[in-house]
Amino acid sequence: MKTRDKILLSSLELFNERGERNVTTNHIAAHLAISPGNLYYHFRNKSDIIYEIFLEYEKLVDFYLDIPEDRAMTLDDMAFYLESVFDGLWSYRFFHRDLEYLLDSDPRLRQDYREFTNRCLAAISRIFEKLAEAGIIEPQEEGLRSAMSLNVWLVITNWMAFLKTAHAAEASACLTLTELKQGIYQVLTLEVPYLTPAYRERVMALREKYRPALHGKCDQDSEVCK
Amino acid sequence: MKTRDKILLSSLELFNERGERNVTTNHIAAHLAISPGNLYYHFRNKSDIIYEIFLEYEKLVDFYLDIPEDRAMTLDDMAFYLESVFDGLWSYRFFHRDLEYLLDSDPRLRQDYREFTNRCLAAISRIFEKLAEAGIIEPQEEGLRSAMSLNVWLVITNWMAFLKTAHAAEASACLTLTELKQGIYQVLTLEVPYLTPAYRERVMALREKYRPALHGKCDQDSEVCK
DNA sequence: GTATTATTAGAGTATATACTCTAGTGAGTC
DNA sequence: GACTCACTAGAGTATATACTCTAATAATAC
Repeated sequence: MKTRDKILLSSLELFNERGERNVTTNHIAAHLAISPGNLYYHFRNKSDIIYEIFLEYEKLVDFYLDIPEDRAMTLDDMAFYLESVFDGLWSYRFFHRDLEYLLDSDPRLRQDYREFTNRCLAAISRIFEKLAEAGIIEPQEEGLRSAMSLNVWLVITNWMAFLKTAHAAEASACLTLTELKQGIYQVLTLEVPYLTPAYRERVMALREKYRPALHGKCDQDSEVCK
Repeated sequence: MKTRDKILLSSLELFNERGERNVTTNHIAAHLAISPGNLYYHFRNKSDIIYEIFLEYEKLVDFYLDIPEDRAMTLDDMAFYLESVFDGLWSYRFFHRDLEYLLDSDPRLRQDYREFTNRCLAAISRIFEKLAEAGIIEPQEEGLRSAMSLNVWLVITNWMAFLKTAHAAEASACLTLTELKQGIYQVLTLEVPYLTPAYRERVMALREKYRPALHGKCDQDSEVCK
């Protein structure tokens, strides 16, 4: 594997684990057992590393949210979108944590992220539209649909932050993909009042699968705990 | 005014304006034209300053969310809660921006914030309950109500972050209280499907008052722009 | 082989950051 | 006037951070 790619990979790993703010270029170099000079041969600065990681993230989500227009949407499709988006969120979870700071320090990133957000919002809105066409939810007028989509976006992108702040553990690193996916429960909660009688029970059953457990926050299930 | 209070006030101002991450204790001292030594006479460290500011914030919100149990809830009450909460969010807007980092660096803050969150969630849930009692929204079972409350909390606490990242301007400082209060539109969107026929129109009218304008993001209306 | 280019090490630098230490000052008390 | 004590100035420190520079080595092209 090329040094350049190793830097990207290690950076992502360290950022996710400790937060971008707590990871310096020297840390990244040390973690890879290469010199800082070497790192700066491949990247002009820390922002460049972050920007490239964002491009990967963007590509991944854009790929997930590519909605086929040649057929109707199914419940399985919806479940797949939700699962995929939360998987992406998990893999690049450092990103939303320091988002504001990152956007302030890199105009390219600000611009790109803005467009990315708009694409995602459009995709969510389109999903709602197709869910209505498929008779899964009641159809809504455009204004309500876009406000709902924005709420879905807010819940999705900030569920992780909520979990971390709600955790009692001193280190917020202790989090599992399973817990993260309880965000799906929250997203489906938004849909509940709009479900058609025909699909109501099936969606409620799907939602139930993601219901947060009452106990056992941080157990052997974890992938990040240490 | 006492130096100690001036430090708290200036810190809050600078944090709100530039973000906690971009404000050092030296900046604060310089801004007040006092020596760093003086600042450290009054506060052991930066975390202590932040913690005290949080205590003020907490007190403010707890005061706002004190729900009178001796009478029914009105629409005006609900509007007041929303306005108040967003006012508080505005006055201490630096806080949610770097929340995760702040909680990671101060266990007291983590613990207190956790309890604060739970009180807020309980208050939101209680508001829903009383809205149902007053016939403004349809009553819901406890499980749905608490999931809804959590969504409301997510939308409220992260609306600001969304606005900042959606802004095209390079500095995310450019934001107005008016824009922030469009978050109320988003929160009321969550209630829309639960409204009773009796109140539907009145709530929709209230909601309309906060509808985001399509144009003119950053104009003379602004209090932070510079 | 030789020339060129890509890659790497590692010491070094300028700046910043949180915080400390010492030496006071000035207002009140006896 | 001596004493106390809350308060303040300002120089100073240890460490960190992002990043640079030079020189060397490995890979590739001709």
